[in-house]
Amino acid sequence: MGAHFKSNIPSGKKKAGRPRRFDETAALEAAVEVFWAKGFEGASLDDLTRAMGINRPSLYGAFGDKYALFCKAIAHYAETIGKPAVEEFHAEPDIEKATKAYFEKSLEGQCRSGDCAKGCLIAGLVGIEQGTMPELQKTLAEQASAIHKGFVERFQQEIAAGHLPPSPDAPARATLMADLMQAQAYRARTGATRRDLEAQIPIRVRAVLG
Amino acid sequence: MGAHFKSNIPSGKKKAGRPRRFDETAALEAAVEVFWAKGFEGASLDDLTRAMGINRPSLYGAFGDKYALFCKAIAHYAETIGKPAVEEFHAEPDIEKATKAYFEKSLEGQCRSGDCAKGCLIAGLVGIEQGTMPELQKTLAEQASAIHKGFVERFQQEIAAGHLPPSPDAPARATLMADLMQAQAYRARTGATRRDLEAQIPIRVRAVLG
DNA sequence: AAAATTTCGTACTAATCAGTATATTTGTGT
DNA sequence: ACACAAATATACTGATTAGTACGAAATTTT
Repeated sequence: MGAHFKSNIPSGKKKAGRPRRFDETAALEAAVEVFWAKGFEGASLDDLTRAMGINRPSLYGAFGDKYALFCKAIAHYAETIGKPAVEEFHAEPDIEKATKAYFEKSLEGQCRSGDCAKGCLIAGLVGIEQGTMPELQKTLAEQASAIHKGFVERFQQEIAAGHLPPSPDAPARATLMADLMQAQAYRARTGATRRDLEAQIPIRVRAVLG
Repeated sequence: MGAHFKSNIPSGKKKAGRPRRFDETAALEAAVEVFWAKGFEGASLDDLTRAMGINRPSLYGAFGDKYALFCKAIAHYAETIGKPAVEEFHAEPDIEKATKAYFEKSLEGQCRSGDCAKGCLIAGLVGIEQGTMPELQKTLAEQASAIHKGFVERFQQEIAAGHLPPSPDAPARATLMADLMQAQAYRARTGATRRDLEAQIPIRVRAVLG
């Protein structure tokens, strides 16, 4: 998993040839930054190749066309930025700490160097390009659904164990948590500082657990 | 206010000439739909002129360039779709009914014909084009701030009157309400049906008032 | 009715877009 | 050392982009 690229370890160790002179992961992360800042349509191939430090044919050879690169960038973002927050939530036994950790870890991913908040790549982009790339949208919807399901199960356990009141019920809490994370990303994107958003975390935690 | 167009009632009733053969408001609303569906960069002038039923020079004569049209479309959207929800909130004396009405009226604006939810134009777009149009972003931030301030004042009154517990405090409630409206718009954009979102309104109301 | 003035319709322009053809470089396998 | 294969760099392609020039059409004012 993770090595579903085009010309990366195709099937057994095959032929020789000139070795690649750039790191695929580093290039992909550079592409993430560009898409994050400019969106799909707003990111030109000149922008991308410049940021990735490679030229056009190398990009096409390694990643396919612009849309394929975008999909891989989204997947890489979800794996490296989005997933850790969800994992942290599930790893923490205490539900209050887990919820707090979820927002904190998400915020970490929503901020870059220092105070500069940038929001969530997926939350910021998907709404826009919707309709023009239905498969990607479907994939992301499935991922969101799986994450939501995990949240529901966790809250069900906590309610059953008596750690949380039965109302709001588990699906309602899961929805609230996802919604407030999305809202945090939105605020990060639209100018809120990291300090602002950290201060709001207790409010969000209380809304989910109260 | 509202008549800050370019060639619309410039200054007194001036000269003669061939009359305009399209309705400016109708054309602007058609432009809103296109931007709503495709975003700023994704909406080409061909898309726009086709939907608006006018040709290029008429568009430029009436609205200015693409960016000016976009700004006017955003302003028109805020006035006709966004504002009514806020007004309904402030008009309803009972805070529970007011909060519920805010989400309901917002949802109404986030849905179009029948079940087809489309989200919020502003929430969906601004994050993306950010940086490329700083003035528009600033204007919208100011508007959001003014709305937030109105929410805070209302919640302060309700807390002072003993209709709500003092914690969470008024700013926290205002932030929660705005965030959950934004989240509702996001869900509307990413596939949730109107029925789904209506069912979630009590959860949101409780999160704000609880 | 004629002049003045504004809009409208067609067609154009220069720039930019994603994607590719071609040729050169750089390595591996024998 | 030689042949082969993959990646590189440059430069190109056709399509699409936002914006405009120009002449014809449609009104009001004189």
